[in-house]
Order: sequence, then structure tokens, then C-alpha cells
Amino acid sequence: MANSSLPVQHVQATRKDVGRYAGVSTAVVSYVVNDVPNKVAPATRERVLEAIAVLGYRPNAAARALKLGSTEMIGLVVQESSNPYFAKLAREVEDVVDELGYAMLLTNSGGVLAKERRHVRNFASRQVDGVLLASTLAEPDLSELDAAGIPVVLLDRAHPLPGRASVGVDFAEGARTGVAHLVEHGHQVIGLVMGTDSNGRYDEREVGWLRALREAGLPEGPIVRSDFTRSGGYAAGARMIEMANRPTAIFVSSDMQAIGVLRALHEAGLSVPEDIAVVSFDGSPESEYSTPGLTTIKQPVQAMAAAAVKALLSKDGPREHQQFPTELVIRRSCGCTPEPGI
Amino acid sequence: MANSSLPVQHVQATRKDVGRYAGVSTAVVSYVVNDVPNKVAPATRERVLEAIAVLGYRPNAAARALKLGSTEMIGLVVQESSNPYFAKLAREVEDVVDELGYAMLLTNSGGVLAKERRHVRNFASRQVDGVLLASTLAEPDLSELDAAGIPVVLLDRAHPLPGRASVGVDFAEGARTGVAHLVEHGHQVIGLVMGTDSNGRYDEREVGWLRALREAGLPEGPIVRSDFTRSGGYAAGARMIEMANRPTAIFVSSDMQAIGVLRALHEAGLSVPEDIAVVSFDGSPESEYSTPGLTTIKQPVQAMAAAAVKALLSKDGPREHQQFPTELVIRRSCGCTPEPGI
DNA sequence: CTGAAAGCGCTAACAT
DNA sequence: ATGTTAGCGCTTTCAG
Repeated sequence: MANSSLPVQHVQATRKDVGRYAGVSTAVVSYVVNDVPNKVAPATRERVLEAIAVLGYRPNAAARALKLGSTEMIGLVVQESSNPYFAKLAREVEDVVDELGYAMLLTNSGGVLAKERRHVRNFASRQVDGVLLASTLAEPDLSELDAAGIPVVLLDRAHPLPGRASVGVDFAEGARTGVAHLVEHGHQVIGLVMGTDSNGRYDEREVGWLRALREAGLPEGPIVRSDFTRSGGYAAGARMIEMANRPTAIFVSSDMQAIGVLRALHEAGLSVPEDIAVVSFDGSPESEYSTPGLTTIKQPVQAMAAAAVKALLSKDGPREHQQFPTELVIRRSCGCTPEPGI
Repeated sequence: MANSSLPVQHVQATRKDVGRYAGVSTAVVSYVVNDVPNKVAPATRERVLEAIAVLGYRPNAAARALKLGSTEMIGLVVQESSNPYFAKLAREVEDVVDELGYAMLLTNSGGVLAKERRHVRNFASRQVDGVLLASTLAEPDLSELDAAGIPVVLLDRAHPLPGRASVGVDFAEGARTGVAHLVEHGHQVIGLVMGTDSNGRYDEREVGWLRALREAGLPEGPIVRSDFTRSGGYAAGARMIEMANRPTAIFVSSDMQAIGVLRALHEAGLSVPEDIAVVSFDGSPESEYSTPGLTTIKQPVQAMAAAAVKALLSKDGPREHQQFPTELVIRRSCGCTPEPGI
């Protein structure tokens, strides 16, 4: 049993205490703590290390940050970190920054400009070494960061923003691929479930859907817009099957919405893919376990996270847009009926 | 078009610059920045405010933290932040700390003691004002935090840890309720899908399952242990239906696993709830959209997050365990077949 | 109401 | 190889 008595030793040892205990100056303590090579004699080093252990010394990151101008923290702002897509993104980011000895500050913007700005400002104030911004906004407000000289990289971008580092997939091409796959299955009326208009930006997935239809000489199918949520997808699915020209296939702009669409179709007594086929976008883990499994356009989240962090933290990282390929992951919902194994 | 030219003004203004510009001392700047009442004349205040605006001054949090000994950050360590349950938990925590002007550092332990310890240590070094620890470990290593005088509150605890603040639900009672519900449906053989043994701690959900069985005078059903993941649940489900005494109902220790179980049953051509009924634990959003919808024991995540943060940040917050009630959320998987609406 | 100044814990010249 | 020391930007007494 370890902690029967309460913590007592609230007094944190500083480098000075360590120095005194080991009989050296604070500089030497610094050298051993920071592993500066060829600076301190092995014997001295040992003494210092012991003093550190005995006194339970822990460097004060705030002081270090003040001195060095680097907090070794990065900030990540997403719209909604409980959304599986963003949760995965955040997870991957955390993984790579942790590897680099950095810590991750996470905040949610809810897609609201004012909130996004507030968080970005807050990050700037906290002297983070960089911020990763998964902004909905076409022209996010980066002035605070620029003024503070803090690097940013934009996530989930479809297009380059001049002079900015960003990463993203080709949403249009990904969507086009998905819809083209539906066309190959022989569908003639292919609907679209889209997210609600994100602050005036035209969603590239809609472009891709349209492009695939045009290429196939097919007419525009019905469009329903809803939130990027399960319940949004549910509502959209319900609306979709009420439409005059009910589609035989639907392209859905995110897995989350697709989960809701699936449920709406199921409740209406429609089978997927027999009555209506579905292809969605993102490739999040939950798409694998829905009923039926979702055929989806997968984004390489891990690779993007790694690239984003690298661009953010490397001195003079790329100031361009890095575009990643999507992958068509085939499961049952499109009508391909692969073997049921996972 | 805002940012055609690249950031130039990398020199951050300090309080000194502001003071000089406004013709006051740095102390006065501090007073206005921190809104110290009755300290500065309205006119002066205006001048300072203008100087701040003109120079784009932003307080340096590192310096402030060093001086004050408070970073206004809290650290949260979970096992896997992409797990919907933890993602939701993190989201709720972020919400409440943000409200309080704090920032949240998030890390993943993967349930590995060494990693957990490393992160906790790192948090201590970063001078966070408190850490929230969703530890798997029965006796997490809190010595670093104690030594640094940093408060901790434990999340997801079933039992009090003497002298420690913690929050959690009564896992045993929650599980008992779920299993009892299955008993009411007339099931005689009720299996259990449990998580893999978490570092030697006996999971209370197993206790609850057993208790319900005993109370009903029923024999112990089959037990399968697997990871707390969708694929873990899938494997467990597959194993479960191969067992000699195949159960007619299964209690699953987490929604995530239940999603996998559902899939395994579906692929085996078994209907839920007709052939096998399922009740699970957590009450995460995805449980609502599975096929069929999962009857589940819901944890009040938001309330727990709020209580945890409050206990963490309030001076002399409660050092006890706060236990929250679970709620049986009925959907189709148990056999109650409610109306299909969402 | 405003200013001067000490000091938080650390790093990195520079001196020894 | 080790010590001395000047700040990093901020808060906050204490004097004026």
C-alpha cells in the first residue's frame, strides 16, 4: 500500500537545491539535465543525478519555456472531437507529437468562427510552438498566429491556400471515384447526402459527385443536406426515400451520416444494397462494423497527421498544400457483397 | 484577400513596449490586462488599451505561469482517445475546463503502466494545475503528482481509493440491472463478454452479471474475454456462438465490443434479439445507431466530467469517491422492440 | 493612481 | 570541467 498518508512535500526542489545538495553550480545541473555532452565530469554527473533523485527534482517547464521561447506544445483545433473522424485525427496527431516530446492541447470549435478564433488566440497566448487547424472556414483567421510568429498548418483542406501549409485529400476525386463505382453497379439515379453548407464554402465532394454523373451521362440525382452527424444522416435518409425520383443509390459525404442513412433505410424496410446502395466518405473504423459494412472512400488519416505535424514542426517546413490519395474500400453497402469476414 | 504577403512582425510586443507606447510603467499595463479594479484611471486605461491594440500585444502565458505557479492547464490521460467512450469523456472535459479558462492537454496511455507514468510525469513537469486520470490500474502511480503538489482525480473508478478524489459509476450495479433485464425477458442462459483482464483488477461488471444470475437462481453462463474494441467484440461473439451451452442472451461489457458482437451474430445468420438478445454497457452514441439499436447501461459522462473537473480545480475539492447512477436505456437488442423512431 | 524593483526557475554565454 | 551571471516576461509589494 503506497499512499496511506497524504502528500506533504509540496515544496518543489529547484535546480538551486540540486546544485547545493550535489555541491555544484546551477549551470552544471542544467548541463546534466539537458544531457549536454562533454560538459560535465562523470563523477560530478553521478552526484547530480543522485541529488535529483533524492530531492525528487523535476524541471519547471514554464521557466524553460520562458527562457527558450518554446513550450514544446502544439495546439489542435477541430470542430468536434467526439466525432469519430476527428477523434481519430486527434489520436494520430497525439501519437506523433508525443513521439517528438511535444504535448497536445485540444479544443473544439464547433465550426463556429468566433470560437475558433478564440481558441487560436488562446493558443497564441500560451506560446504553443504551432497550431494544427481543422477549420471549416475557407479563410480562417490566422492573423493572430502570424503576428505571434506561430506556424500553422491547415487540416482537411481540399485546396491550397496561398502561402499556407496544409494537408488534405482530393475530396472531389475521392467522391467521383465512389460515385463512379456506383455507376459501374448500373445505377442510374444516384442521390447525394451532403453536409450542411459550411460557411459558404462549396464542398468538393458535391463537385465529385456531379462530375461522376456527368462522365456517365447520368442526370443529377436528388440532393439532401444535413448535419455531419448520425442523426443528420438519419433525417437525410428519411427525406431521401420520400423524394419523387427516389434514387437506387446514395453517395453520403461522411461515414457518420451514412450510419444514420442506413438506419433510416432499415426502418423503412429497405435493404442495403438490394433496394438502395450506399457509398460514403472517410473510412472511419465504424464503417467496418455497420450493417451492412459501408463501402467508403478512405482518407489516410495517419499519414496526413504525420505530414501535418512534420510540416508544422520542422523549421521552414513546406508552405504548400500536400494532397493525399483516397482509397475506395469495398464492403457490402455498394452491392459488391464480399465475403462477410472482417 | 488578407494574407498575400507572409508574416513579418515576428517580434512579439511585451508589456514593456506597451508601457513605453502608452507612457506608463509595466505595472500599470499589468493592472489593466488583469482587470485589477480601482487601480488605474479610466483615461490611462484607455491609453493602455489602445497601445495593446496597436502593438498587437499578447500576454506571455509562460512568463505568467512561471510567476504565478499556475499554467491554467489540466492534463487528461485516457487509454485510447479514439475509443468513442473516451472521446466523449475528453470532449466533455474540454468543454468544462474551457469554460473555466483552462486548456486541456490530452494523452493516451494505451493502458500501459509505463506510458501512463511517463505522461503523468510529463504533466507534472509542465506544471499543469491538475490531472484527470482514467487509469486502468487499480493502484496508479501518483507519487510524482503528490510530490509536485498537483491534484489528481481518478476517472472511471468503481471503488474509492482512500484519500483520493475519484468519480465513477457503480459498475456492478449497472451490470446487474442490465442482466436482470435480460432475466425478465425470460432468458435462462446468459453469457458474458468481458474485457481482457485489466492489470489484475477484477472487473465489477463481471460481479454484477454474476449477482443478477444468482438472484435469479440461474447458473453461470459462458464467459468470453476480449479486447475493449469492435474487433475484440467480433471475435468474442464468434466464440460465444460456438460454445457448448450457447446462451440465448449476452451481456457485453462495452458498447464498442457489442458492435462487434452484433456483427458476428449477424454473419452467423443469427437475429438479435430473436435468436440471441444483447445488452451492453456505456451508452455511447453509436449504440443508438447499430442494427438493432443496443439496449445499454448508460453512464452519465457529462455529469461525471463536470464533477471531476470541479473536484480537481476547486481548492480543497472533495477527496472522496463520487458515485454516479447508471441508466438502463432500452432499445431493440434486448427484445423490447420499441417503436423504431430515433 | 502610478512607478521601481525583486524574483519566479531556467539557459547559455562568458569567465575561470 | 565548473562557476557566475544576465536576462526571458510577468506579477506584486512597497513607495511615492
